[in-house]
Amino acid sequence: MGSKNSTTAKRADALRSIDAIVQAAAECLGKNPEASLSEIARAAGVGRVTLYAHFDSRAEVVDAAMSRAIDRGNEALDAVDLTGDPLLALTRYVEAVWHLVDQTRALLAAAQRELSAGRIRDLHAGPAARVETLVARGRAEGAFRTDLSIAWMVNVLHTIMHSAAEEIRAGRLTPNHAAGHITATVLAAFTPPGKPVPETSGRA
Amino acid sequence: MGSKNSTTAKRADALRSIDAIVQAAAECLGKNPEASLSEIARAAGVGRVTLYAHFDSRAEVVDAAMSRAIDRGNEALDAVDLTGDPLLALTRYVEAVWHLVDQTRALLAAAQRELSAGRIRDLHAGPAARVETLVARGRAEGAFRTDLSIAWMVNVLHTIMHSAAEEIRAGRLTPNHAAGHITATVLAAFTPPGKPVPETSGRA
DNA sequence: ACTAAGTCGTACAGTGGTGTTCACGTTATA
DNA sequence: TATAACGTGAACACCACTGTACGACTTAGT
Repeated sequence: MGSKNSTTAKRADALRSIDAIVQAAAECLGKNPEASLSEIARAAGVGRVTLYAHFDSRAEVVDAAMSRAIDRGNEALDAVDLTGDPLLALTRYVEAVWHLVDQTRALLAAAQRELSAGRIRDLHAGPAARVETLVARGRAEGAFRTDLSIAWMVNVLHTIMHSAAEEIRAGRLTPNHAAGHITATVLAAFTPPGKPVPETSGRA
Repeated sequence: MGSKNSTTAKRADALRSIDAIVQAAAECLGKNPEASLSEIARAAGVGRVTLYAHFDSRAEVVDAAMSRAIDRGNEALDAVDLTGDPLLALTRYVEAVWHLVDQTRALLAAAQRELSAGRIRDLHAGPAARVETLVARGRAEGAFRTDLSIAWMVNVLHTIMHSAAEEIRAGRLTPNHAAGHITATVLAAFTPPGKPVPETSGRA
């Protein structure tokens, strides 16, 4: 699989080209999931043939761009403290991640068209695991409801963030209010039945 | 705009062809948003040229299919009682609509590619209005929170239904549990801060 | 039964993307 | 400085879809 792998080491300018292509792919596909390889090559300041010299197919380019985006996301997530009060931890998570979801939104759309569902799932395994453990801990501590599956709750969280990004793009939500709306909604959705929903306006 | 309109009335077999095409378009685009006009014509049991005799462009076909789906949805919604306790009304709404959202999911994707955003918004105006008035009433009666905009809450409801449909397609949710999960999640998300989340297991 | 409307298959032109080949210029690396 | 790797534009074959044109056949409406 992977790009063109030979036994000899790649030259420095080749690595530079590859990097430019992947970066350009992330940008172009981020704006338009149907962006052609010609567009991407042009945006990377590289000939179209050069692109084909490093990637066998369009799918490989998309895969590389998506992997890169996920890696970036993982780095950003490493800086977030997910310990302590689950409600506050979730708030911090949303604050750090929601606009990151926004940026990779269109890129994900491209990936879903070009890559297999299994591959996409694998790519998301890292970020997904973090949220799952956070949700599981919140449930164990009684802060989150247990009458819904963890998978569903994780899905709800990501779906709400995703939709907030679209609402902003449609002009029905301002970026300033996004994080607040998301946390207010998700924390309420996660509250165990019978318990009062938290007041999110007065959070840390 | 519309399809080919002439001063003379259409013949019966022409109307039959048009209907078959629109129906086939809804089915094909429902499975695959990128379905070609050839596929649609074949599925309709009609020659490709005949399709072009009735529709000037691909966009017109998509528009017709989408309009049809929306009309069907509106009919189904007419049968739903949205009066009385807002919580129960919302539950009834979800029960009636969620799998309808499922069916039109891929069709919507096709429409978003081919039609203008304004056109799509117009098509959804009918269904959207129902939910908005329901949410507004729930807020006025103190059943739903008022610290988030109505537009956001309507968006949350539809987003959750949409995502439930995808979870089913991915095999992570069974159709039996879908409505329950959706209502449990949305009713909690709509609960005013400070008030307890309703127990949805013991509903009507 | 006559006519206009409709349908059909085939064929054609145009478009836009994909992936490959070639010959030639450039650059990294040892 | 030699040389292999790399970058390049131009060209080519291929494919799928769109939209149009034509001639022949079938059907609906009066």
